[in-house]
Amino acid sequence: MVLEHVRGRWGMLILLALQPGPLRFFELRDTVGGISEKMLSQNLRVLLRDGLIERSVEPVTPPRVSYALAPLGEELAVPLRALLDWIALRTKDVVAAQRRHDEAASRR
Amino acid sequence: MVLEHVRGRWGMLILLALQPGPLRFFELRDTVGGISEKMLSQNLRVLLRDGLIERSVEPVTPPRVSYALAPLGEELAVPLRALLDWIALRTKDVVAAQRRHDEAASRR
DNA sequence: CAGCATCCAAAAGGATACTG
DNA sequence: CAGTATCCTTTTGGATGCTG
Repeated sequence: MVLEHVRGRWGMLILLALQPGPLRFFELRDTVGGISEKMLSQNLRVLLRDGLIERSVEPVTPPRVSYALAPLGEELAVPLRALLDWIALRTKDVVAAQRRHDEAASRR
Repeated sequence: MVLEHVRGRWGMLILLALQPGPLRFFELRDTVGGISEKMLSQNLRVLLRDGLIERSVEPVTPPRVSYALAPLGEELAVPLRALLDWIALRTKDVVAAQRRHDEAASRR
């Protein structure tokens, strides 16, 4: 299912990393941050298969491989971005709620 | 992290199930569909702690427990809904892309 | 009804080493 | 550079049985 692909730990982060423009493999690895090469290539393959991203190779040595959002991926990036923006905006409120919750619990 | 809570297999489905209005435990279980009671109560606890939902108990026997979106959860439900709507709308295109991809692969 | 506890299986993810 | 392959750990989820 599409949701699962985007919902994995890395899928949506990869798509959003590509939103500003195409990136090469190692740039993507560094931009996303904390992702292993295995996970990166594994996720790239499913996103590719889903038609959300595109892969292009310049035939030089060493090969120069770039990934970019496909039209479908650009569309998807919009609601994804909205979600991430909300989280960035509201995380402090959530953390405050967690603290209130934990303090209420420790008083018992 | 907030993203992880919403990104789990069930978090966002629970929030969206509550969007139309409060539900009791078993209603939530049936509305979400396919979730075990363990996973439901586990997820409810983290969403509660995050301040995204609220829990209320009517003191009758047997107890009548309802869950509802908190203000923070109502806010979050908006981008979440947009994401799910996009998926519902575009899944057929993704599936078509997968088929094209798989056929291209099998020709090799 | 609304859960918690336990045990188990499966999937996701990470570290490391290697290749064209 | 752009990956694969292998092995291992962690996380996630499901089934079942029990309780106030």
